[in-house]
Amino acid sequence: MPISSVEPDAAIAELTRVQREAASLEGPVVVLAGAGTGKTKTLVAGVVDRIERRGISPHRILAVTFTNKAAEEMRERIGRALGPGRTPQWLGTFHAHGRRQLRIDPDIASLRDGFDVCDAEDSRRIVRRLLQRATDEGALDRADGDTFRKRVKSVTSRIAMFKDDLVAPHDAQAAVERFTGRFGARDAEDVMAWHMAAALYPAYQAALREANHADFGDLLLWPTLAMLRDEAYRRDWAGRFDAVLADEFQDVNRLQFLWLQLLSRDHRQIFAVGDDAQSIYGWRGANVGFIRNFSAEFPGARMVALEQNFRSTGHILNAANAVIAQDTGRLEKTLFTAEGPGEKIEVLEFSSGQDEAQGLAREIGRRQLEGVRLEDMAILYRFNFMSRLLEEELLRAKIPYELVNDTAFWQRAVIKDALALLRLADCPDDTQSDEAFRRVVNQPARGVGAKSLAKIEHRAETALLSLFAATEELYATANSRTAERVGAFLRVIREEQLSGATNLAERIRSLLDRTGYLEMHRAAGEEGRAALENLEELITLAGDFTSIEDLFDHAALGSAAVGQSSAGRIRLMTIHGSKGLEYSHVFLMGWEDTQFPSLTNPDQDEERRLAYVALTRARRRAAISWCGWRNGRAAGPSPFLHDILPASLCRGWLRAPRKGAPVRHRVSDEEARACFGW
DNA sequence: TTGGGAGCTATTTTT
DNA sequence: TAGCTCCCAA
Repeated sequence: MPISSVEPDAAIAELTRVQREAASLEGPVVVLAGAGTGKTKTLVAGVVDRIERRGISPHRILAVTFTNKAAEEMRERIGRALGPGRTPQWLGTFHAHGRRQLRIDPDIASLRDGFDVCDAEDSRRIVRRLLQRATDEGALDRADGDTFRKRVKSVTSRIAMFKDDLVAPHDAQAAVERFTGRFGARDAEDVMAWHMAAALYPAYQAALREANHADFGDLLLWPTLAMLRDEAYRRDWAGRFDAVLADEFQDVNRLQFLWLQLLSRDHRQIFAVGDDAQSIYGWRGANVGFIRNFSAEFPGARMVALEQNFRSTGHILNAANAVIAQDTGRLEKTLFTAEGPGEKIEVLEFSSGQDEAQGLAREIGRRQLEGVRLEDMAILYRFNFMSRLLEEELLRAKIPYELVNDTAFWQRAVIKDALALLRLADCPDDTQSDEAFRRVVNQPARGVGAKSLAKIEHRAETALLSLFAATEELYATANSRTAERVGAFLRVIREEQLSGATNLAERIRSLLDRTGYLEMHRAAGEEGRAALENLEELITLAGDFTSIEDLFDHAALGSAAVGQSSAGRIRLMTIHGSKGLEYSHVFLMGWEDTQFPSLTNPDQDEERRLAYVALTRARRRAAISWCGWRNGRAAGPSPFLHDILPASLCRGWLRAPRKGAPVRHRVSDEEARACFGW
């Protein structure tokens, strides 16, 4: 038994009665935690309670989150409460846990040790190749570029949806009807797309297996299928944990839910925390039903609602409530705050996206002068591309910012190319490096185009060789300029493979240098500069990793561990990325009827929940901006603004005049109404 | 057959 | 902005 600390820890002492009670309940528990009601604190308290009071070993606790950020925060807060040595070892994202389970038992997914996790782009590349082949063989009608690209996207995402719904490759054909029914096939094209995805799924999976790659869906699909099929296996895994805790439960999909259920079936110690009003991942298979019907799945479950908001002032909370009130079918809960009403919400109207960016930069500068620190401010947007203009303006205004989107770094083409070189040099004779080979053989151009690659692939297939090895054979005797350049490339890779260098940073630098990859970007002048900077950063980051596997896992799944301190910077992020975070001052940009709600989302209630999430990030002040002109198209204010417009909530509607003018003027109520056509 | 340049266009959201 | 496709010269 651990020695309990004499003093109750601060993290526990500050709990409300309801929070404390929730944390200490036995058996299945679902905590319905409204925004800002201390969800993470309660979750942390739950972990602490299990370790301190119930004496469960930190090794035997499974704690799951959706994002690395959330996992990192939990780890930190538990560390603060219990001391760093006692944080649960199994604390991480669903994907990280799945990866870990697969690393232990790769054979359940027909994988070998050291498999690579491939990201969405890698998956698309595989699907593209399969579709190409199917088209060439006449199995599919030839499509123009646009249609083809759409096909690739739609097939890739549908295969992912199959996986998130626990459909194995060969069961997909039989499952199609369920999908066209459930998601309401829009038209014949949509039905076709499902059939196409189902038909390609087995080949896609075979390609992954051949390449020793696992995609995101695999990470949880195969462990779950294995546990379903083999009770002894399930018991083995379930027996490793005495308690299971899950964050953001409103966003679990069927696969994630089942995985959790299989692991907690024996002891029934599952503690789920979430808020159905903040379910924003429906497009990824999230199903609010799992939290709404928790007690149906876990009979005897206790439900606790946290309703006291500790984050926001009254006006902000009321505005959020006004937006969410029209979401049909959510679980009723009434948030209240002991805080005063605070400042009203500001609505800022701009003429164009450019003006909006400038105006926000100015406003941020103004608040800095008022003494607000940059790290206490954040700008949230619906789509990533909205950050672009903003970044330019912030740079110009010399306002330091941080894009909270660092997965994008690992998805850059240059970074993936560099990692491909590393993968190739690590195991050139293994088909695992084939995808990497395809990426970099002709980078820089060495005269290996589509036709040559087809020849190489044919050779590799018939001789059962890796693409690299097949190329060595084919080009060994050839005598041309192309053969010369390819030969030099092959030699560099071989030499690097055998060099035995262990320092990843040096290996990457050497590969980039010797293959001419760096030179290619240097020669590109100004355009190559960003690439070179990215590569330098990669080399620096790579120094922190001890194995290729770790580096690759990080590249695919991310982790908040490697990151710069962000003091003195304003944060820029998507609304999705802001979930679980809070800032004193929040700017919500791009609230136009053409952008937000996003018209392409079939679930408009989900857009509403996004608005709710966005508003509830703010502690003291929230400003909403929109502009009458974006991306060369006229726009009006978002209908969500209409919901919170009443003067009791908004401080007024400020219209920024044309560029550069010093004063803003207040829009009269009549003008504001006219915007909505009242 | 390949490489490079021109031109086009479409972008959710995360792991 | 980048990631395509298309087209023409080598």
